[in-house]
Amino acid sequence: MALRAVKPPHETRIRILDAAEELFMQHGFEGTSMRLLTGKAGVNLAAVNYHFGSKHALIEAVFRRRLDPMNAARLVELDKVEAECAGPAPTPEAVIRAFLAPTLRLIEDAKGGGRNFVRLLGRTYTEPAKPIRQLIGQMYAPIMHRYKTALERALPQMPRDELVWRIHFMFGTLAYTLAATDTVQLIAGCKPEDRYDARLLEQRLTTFLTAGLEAPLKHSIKKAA
Amino acid sequence: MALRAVKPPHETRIRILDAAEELFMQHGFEGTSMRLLTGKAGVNLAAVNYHFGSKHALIEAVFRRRLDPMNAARLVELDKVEAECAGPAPTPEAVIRAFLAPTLRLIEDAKGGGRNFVRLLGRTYTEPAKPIRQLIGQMYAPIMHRYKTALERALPQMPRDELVWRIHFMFGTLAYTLAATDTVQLIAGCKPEDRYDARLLEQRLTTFLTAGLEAPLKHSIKKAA
DNA sequence: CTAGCATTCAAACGTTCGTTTGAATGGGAC
DNA sequence: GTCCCATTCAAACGAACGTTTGAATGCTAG
Repeated sequence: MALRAVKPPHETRIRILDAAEELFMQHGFEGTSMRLLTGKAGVNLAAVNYHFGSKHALIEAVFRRRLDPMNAARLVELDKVEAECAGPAPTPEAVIRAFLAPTLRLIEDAKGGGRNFVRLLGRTYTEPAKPIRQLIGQMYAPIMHRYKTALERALPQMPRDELVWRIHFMFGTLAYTLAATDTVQLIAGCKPEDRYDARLLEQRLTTFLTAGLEAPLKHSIKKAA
Repeated sequence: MALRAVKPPHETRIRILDAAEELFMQHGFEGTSMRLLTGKAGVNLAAVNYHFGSKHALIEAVFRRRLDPMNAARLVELDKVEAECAGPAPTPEAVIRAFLAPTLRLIEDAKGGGRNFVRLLGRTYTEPAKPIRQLIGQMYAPIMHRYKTALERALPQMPRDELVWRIHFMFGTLAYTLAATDTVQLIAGCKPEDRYDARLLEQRLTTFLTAGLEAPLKHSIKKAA
């Protein structure tokens, strides 16, 4: 505190956002009280309502700070992949890597709150509260459409409804992998350092998801009710 | 109400459990107040504390009622598969089907609360509150070990740490598929009746997960840090 | 009919929640 | 110095929370 040269532009806002990111991840939205949050941030209790307006607006701000840049990066990655590809469309694996990369880059941001945010995000996909799910949904809507059409072109022989489900499965695998902390250690003793080696995780996820997305259809599907 | 012949053994308990199953699924644990819960169940506010002791004990009871039979059924299914298989070990697909079957059977239980419970369960895998995750974790521990060894025998060439991760991915896909309600409709207009056709869902999940679990390793994994 | 017991009930308990208030603070413009 | 405005602060607000209490209820056994 001795050598503070310039005053940061919105230090209080940032301290609140950082504390919220960590506490929402640890205890959920309803489980995190404003008193606990402002205490951890080292700011006054009224600061959240002064700077953000309400608790719900703070939640929204927490997501906007990270999610908007992340999804913008996803579009950039997809542009890059589509520009570089040799054939008429990029491979499924290339599209998957483009989708995963921005998220995994956040994981590597250890001292920044990126890792906290990613775990929070994974949890929020299945958040019970409807307004929060709607918020996430509308933030994802634009990239959802682009990646869906990219995968349709990458897998032209795949029926549309089957592809929709496989994208859904892909989302689930990613969300759960980011959110869950205990289950891997439950299945087998797994070193925490290993958990978030982003390179290794990217390779494992890509292999698993590509194989699942490209899996050939069984005939028995057609005889559905 | 006119023709009630015999009095059910613990009607109030059951009404509470059913209401809790639905409301916990809709609003989460902290988002469901005792007043809302007892109101929906049509019982007195004090009934929960009288019959279960506390809100947390009610949560535990909600899971025990369904999860213990479900995981017992998973062991039976695995026994059956291992007894019937021709070779030294069942195929990965057979093991996966044994794992999925009890869950998907619950989904088909429409008028019973099975469908509500399954969605609740999917959400709870990523529940922020630690005691609840521990509860789920200890309920899963016994079947986890059996299925892990079954898959190790089904995929003897797969490195152990890689397999642990793929089981983790498998869990994630299932949990998210059960929990998420909006995302599929976000990706593409998807009829709700189609969502829970358990047969179709089982086929799609099995195809996706089997391909992911059996995916060949890439060499580049070995050069990890 | 009566005594006993499990259950139900309305009311209240103390605590914690998100939010609001109005005064205090402190740095820049004139 | 003096005003101004953004920000911080301690204190309090009413509402909602999980839980407890003690009386009322209704069935069952003797």
